[in-house]
Amino acid sequence: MNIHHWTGADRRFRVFASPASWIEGASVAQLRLLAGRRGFLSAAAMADLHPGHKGPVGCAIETEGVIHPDLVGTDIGCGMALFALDIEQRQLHIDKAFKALHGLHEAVDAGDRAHQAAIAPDYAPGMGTVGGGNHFVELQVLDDRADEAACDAHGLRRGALFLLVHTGSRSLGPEVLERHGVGERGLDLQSPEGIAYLADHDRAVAFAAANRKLLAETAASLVRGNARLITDQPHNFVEPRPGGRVLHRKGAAPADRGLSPLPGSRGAQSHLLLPEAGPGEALASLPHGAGRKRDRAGMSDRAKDGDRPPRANPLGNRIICADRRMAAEEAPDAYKNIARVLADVEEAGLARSIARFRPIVTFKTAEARGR
DNA sequence: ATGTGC
Repeated sequence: MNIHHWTGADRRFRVFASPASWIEGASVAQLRLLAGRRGFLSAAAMADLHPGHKGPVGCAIETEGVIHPDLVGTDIGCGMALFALDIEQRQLHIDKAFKALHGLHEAVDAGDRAHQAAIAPDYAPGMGTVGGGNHFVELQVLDDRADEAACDAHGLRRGALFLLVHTGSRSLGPEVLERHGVGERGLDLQSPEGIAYLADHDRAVAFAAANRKLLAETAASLVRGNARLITDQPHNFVEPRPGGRVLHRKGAAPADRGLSPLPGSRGAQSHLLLPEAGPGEALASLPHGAGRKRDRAGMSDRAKDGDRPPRANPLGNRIICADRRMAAEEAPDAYKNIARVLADVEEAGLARSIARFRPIVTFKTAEARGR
């Protein structure tokens, strides 16, 4: 099988992608630069690998006792949470749901603050907001059950509605990174600085998960339903591992915490992954989505030049995105083919899909801001 | 990514 490329003779970098997957050269170059980081042991990149601001996105990086906050980045705790609704697709009035979801942020503001405080004791500005970039709240329907028994075990019924929430710690993550320094030297895991970063980091991770929960519960109420958590997996975080090691995940979901959503939002289906044992070189990690194939600036320029005619979404879902620049930057064709990413995951034995979901309504922002 | 930069 011609997958699992090593990118160096020293075998400290492995890309879990087949030749059929588009991997930008710049992202592999960023990956290899990680070798110069203090304490670097190895890195595992997934098929959604793409270049990022400070380093590659779509990879896991293990060090010998050194935390690199700048590799985790600003959106500490960003992740994907999947919730089942107690509503069937045939019971849904799509036009009503589309209209109601426009008021998601207002509904959070109007919500019961005591309830919010119970969900998120560390209430902070930004709680209950989706944010920008590739963040979203998406109403989906389960349209294929690849593993009937696994779906039954988790109460995942065909034709039932779900909410997939992608957001993070909002202003808290950037604040934590700023407070603890962004130098490339990193922090020693056992040092007071390392311990202090981890404590603030863990709060941001918890805040982000609470944010996803609050958004899902509010969105559920807007469509007259209740949300039940299926799984919540962060993909920007760091964790101590046995033997004094430190595992960073930058746009990579954990493969050792149960079911993991693989989003293909807006123009593509999403999947629910059941992790498999997989090779140790994968650093217990999975892709966190399709991954960008075009950067944001390029997408924005194309839209301004007017050479990209608006395209209907292949799956016909409705999108709430009043910010035109965001809509251009996050257009479905800015992303890789999710089916190809899934194929790489399954061929490498990292995980398999147990269910597939089709988008119905995607909420990004109801506020017009972009050019 | 960011209670959004030049």
